[in-house]
Amino acid sequence: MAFFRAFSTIGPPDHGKEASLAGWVEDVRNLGGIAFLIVRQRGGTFQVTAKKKADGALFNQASKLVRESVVAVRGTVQLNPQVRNGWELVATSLDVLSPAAAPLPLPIADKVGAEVDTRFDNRVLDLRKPERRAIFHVRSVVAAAFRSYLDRQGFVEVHTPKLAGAGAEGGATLFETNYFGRKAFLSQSPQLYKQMLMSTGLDRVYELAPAFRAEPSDTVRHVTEFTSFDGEVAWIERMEDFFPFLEGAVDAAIEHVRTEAKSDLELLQVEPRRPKLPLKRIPYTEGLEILRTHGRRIRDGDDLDTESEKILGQAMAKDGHELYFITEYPSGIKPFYVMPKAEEPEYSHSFDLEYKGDEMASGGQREHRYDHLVAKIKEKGLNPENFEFYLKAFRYGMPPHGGWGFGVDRFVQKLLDLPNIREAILFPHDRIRLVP
RNA sequence: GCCCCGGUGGUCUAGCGGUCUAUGAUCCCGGCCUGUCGAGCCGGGUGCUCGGGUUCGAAUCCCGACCGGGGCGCCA
Repeated sequence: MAFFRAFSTIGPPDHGKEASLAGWVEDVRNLGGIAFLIVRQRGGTFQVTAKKKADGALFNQASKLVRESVVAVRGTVQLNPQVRNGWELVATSLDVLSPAAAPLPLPIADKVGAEVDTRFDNRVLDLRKPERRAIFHVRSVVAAAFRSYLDRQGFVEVHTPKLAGAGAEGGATLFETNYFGRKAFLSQSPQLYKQMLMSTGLDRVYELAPAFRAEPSDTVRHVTEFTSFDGEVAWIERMEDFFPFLEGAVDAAIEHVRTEAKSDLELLQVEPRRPKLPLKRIPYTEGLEILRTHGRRIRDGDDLDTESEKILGQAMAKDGHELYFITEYPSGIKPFYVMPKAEEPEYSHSFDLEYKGDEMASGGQREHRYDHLVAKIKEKGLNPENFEFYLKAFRYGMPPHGGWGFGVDRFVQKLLDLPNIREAILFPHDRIRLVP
């Protein structure tokens, strides 16, 4: 015997036979002469029945169980059309493998709810609810789909350092840590490393990894620690060359979720729609026009504020576009590594990928010309000396390249219409929450 | 960081100056019940975030701290 059996493997050959099953006691119903245990496993629940007449001691033991205790039950599998699964386990012995303390800090099978904060304080109990775990089945399918899609396109999955001596954009949004007496930072993005790889011959890479931002943001779509799906592609002639990889990966994720996570989607009562490829692309200046017709005036050169982003999202949704690119942002609001447009350098070869009015990804073609890059670093008020390790990659032959950074947690949030990004993260960390 | 709102048994709530030795549900404990599956019925249990203040009297009003929720900024 290697594992306790999953209740879902119980079938006709087991009927009338002995079986040993384990799980969490979700509910105890003592009817006086007969008691029922509802025992939960990963895939659902099954019923254990104990009769006083048959075994008084066992009946008492079963009736006194504390909910959520882990038990192993040996008994006879008995067909019974009255029971939900069509069978029940008529107990002959019962072992408490791990008792639960009472009362529970969080209701699980109760009729009352719990506040988000209480839930995250007791996240493991919260995750015992199937609809919570369903989110993470979906998330797993999403990650697997990203990988398999890009693997087929000749991408290499890479793992870049998460502990760094300098930040990606040199900003103040880095978490500082002590590195044997020296200053070090938690990576806020694999940006510089993945670009450096473009000069090596690893010309199509992606990474699924944590990123850390010390921004004191307090919204339903920000956390301090999130999972970033980054891609970088070399030998492009224009930014749009790598769009198919990103939109293809996103489409693949939605398609895989629709086919491989059907029961989870049912539990969560959502039906994500597949987009039509290629995705709609709206240049920034056109976006401003659309916003103007909706009575919102954004000064050319300014970033879109949250309200505008939402309005634009609604306008696009009306035309059937849940997912779309906003392209050619002003150079001024983009980081130093962005490639300006040759004919009008005040705009750039950059984009944001929007999903249901929220930003999922941003990226673009990168500046691969050494002199231009150094000039841009200075222009942004940064010191090129701090980027020497990065600039080195551009000094000895760097192919034209571009890529994206994509928020996995945010994507799962929007995909499943979750009210808060924290719902898409097992143990979310934000400005105030660091435990668990 | 700024703006709004809020903190009542383990959990979720009602109450918003005296009628509160605080409501209801859930939960927990005890009892009854042999087919429950939101089990039912009876009895019991646990609470006003903290510190100041106003008042004859504060869960209730005011101030502060701490904690939380929503929005904005920023971004994935």
